[in-house]
Amino acid sequence: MTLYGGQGDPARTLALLWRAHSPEAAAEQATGRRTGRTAPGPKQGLTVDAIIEAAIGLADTDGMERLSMRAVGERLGASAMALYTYVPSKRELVDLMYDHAHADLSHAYPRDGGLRPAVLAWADDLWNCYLRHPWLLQVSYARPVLGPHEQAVLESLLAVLHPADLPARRLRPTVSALFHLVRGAAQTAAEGRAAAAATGTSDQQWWTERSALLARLAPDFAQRFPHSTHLAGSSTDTDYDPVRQARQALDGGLRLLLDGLEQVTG
Amino acid sequence: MTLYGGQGDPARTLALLWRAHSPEAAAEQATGRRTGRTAPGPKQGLTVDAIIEAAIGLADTDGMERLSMRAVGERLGASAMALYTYVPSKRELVDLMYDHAHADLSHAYPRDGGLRPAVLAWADDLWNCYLRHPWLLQVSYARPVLGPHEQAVLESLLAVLHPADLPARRLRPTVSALFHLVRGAAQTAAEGRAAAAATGTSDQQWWTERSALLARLAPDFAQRFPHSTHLAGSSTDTDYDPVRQARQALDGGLRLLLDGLEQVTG
DNA sequence: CGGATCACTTTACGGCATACGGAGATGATG
DNA sequence: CATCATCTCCGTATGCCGTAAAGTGATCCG
Repeated sequence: MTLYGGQGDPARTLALLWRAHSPEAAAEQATGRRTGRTAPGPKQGLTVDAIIEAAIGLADTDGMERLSMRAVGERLGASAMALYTYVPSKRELVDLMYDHAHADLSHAYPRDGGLRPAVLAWADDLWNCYLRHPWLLQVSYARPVLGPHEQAVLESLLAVLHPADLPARRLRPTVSALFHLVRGAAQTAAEGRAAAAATGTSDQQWWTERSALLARLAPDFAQRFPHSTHLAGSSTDTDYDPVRQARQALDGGLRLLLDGLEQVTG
Repeated sequence: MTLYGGQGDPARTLALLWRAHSPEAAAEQATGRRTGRTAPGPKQGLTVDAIIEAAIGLADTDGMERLSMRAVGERLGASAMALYTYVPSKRELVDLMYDHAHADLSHAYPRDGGLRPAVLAWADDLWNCYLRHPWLLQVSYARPVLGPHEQAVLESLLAVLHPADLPARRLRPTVSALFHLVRGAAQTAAEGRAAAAATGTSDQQWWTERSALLARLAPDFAQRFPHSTHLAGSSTDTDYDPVRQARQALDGGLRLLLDGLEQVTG
């Protein structure tokens, strides 16, 4: 299921998200409204960044469903409650993780050679980020709390599309569609990969077992779903790798979209 | 977050999914391997369908995060544990809900008039289903356990695309892209709608507050993200409705894709 | 030094899915 | 009719979860 982010206190979340990027704000944030004095009490033993990175590491290896405040704390040699000094709640932590993971992107896309290779490079960059951090796809992207790295992904896509000089009413759907395609394909890929890893059976094995089962339970399948049956039958039997399949689907979808776009831009 | 389905016992799940559609299999399923005899013990007070419908009703009104076995049981005047006689676990229940909700689709799309109106009608049908059952978008669609109603959605899209006579290597990405577009747009719409309902503030209010906050925390935003700033500034200030916006993005994306498709089909 | 203030821990609460065992209903069998 | 196996459903318990509340001890200011 999708975990919804961006629902904590927006001021606090935004402050944390943009914290490192405007130094005086960060200092102000760290010390509250006291300025020039050091606070009593023990020094902080953790940092927000350490927490974010521990949480991301945990999600990368164990998956989002294993991400708990206790587990993150343990990874840092602290209790679950220790994190609450740094982060208002788990929701905000997920928002911070989400933004931070997008720092992986290179933002280096070919500038000459036209729209197509640049858009493909952007999509590939994002695709790789999603496959590295598949839990990103479990955090809804419709959330409007935007952090700097997330924003940078959009910005670099807009930079790539800029030469096409699309009006806003064209640009907006194009951007949305590109994000949806990459996310959807990456989700299919990540999930197929995870399923294979979880069950231990090979993809081919899994499919043949599944279809044998289905054939027994729904003997009229081929009559009820002739087109689906035909499509399934026409697969390149050599390639059951879900990641490669999803990637082919992505490339094909992008190609269609870019074909359509070129028709608009002339 | 996305809730992953399709991870229970596949045989059991598939049997439940296809149960109603092959009567003798359903009977066999109900009585185990005993045939022709009635079982001792009290009669069952519930049905799988009643449970599925109660669960869907709950998810529709209260959202996926409020869906619990206890709550579903309560809605049926039973305990949480009573459900486990009918359904192996919550995961399977979600799979069943997912499939059942897709029974909403009409599958009636214009047959004459070419590809475009038919594809748009299909997309509209699915979009409406998602907005009626927004929790569907929290269940990953990359799951490979397919039920009859889910399958019918794919089948009717394939029927719509059939006249174009695309080879499989073209058809597959097209189908994926169409699903991704509709799902992505619907998710944006549903989430925007939910956020507005949850916070109580109007969409416009929300946006102005958010951007004021952002302007304070990241005063260099416009310099760092010129394209994003420009795009945000060029919005039709009259229309903050997230559902309508997402729908416009969907229509634009579909248009691009169909333009690209027409180039292929000639 | 005394007290305020902080980071962090321990404990606790209510909620979750669900394993387990018991209670009672029902039909088949003697 | 009595017995018994079998079934549904419930009560309880276990071990998770997020996080509230209260306790502990370090640290700095006066």
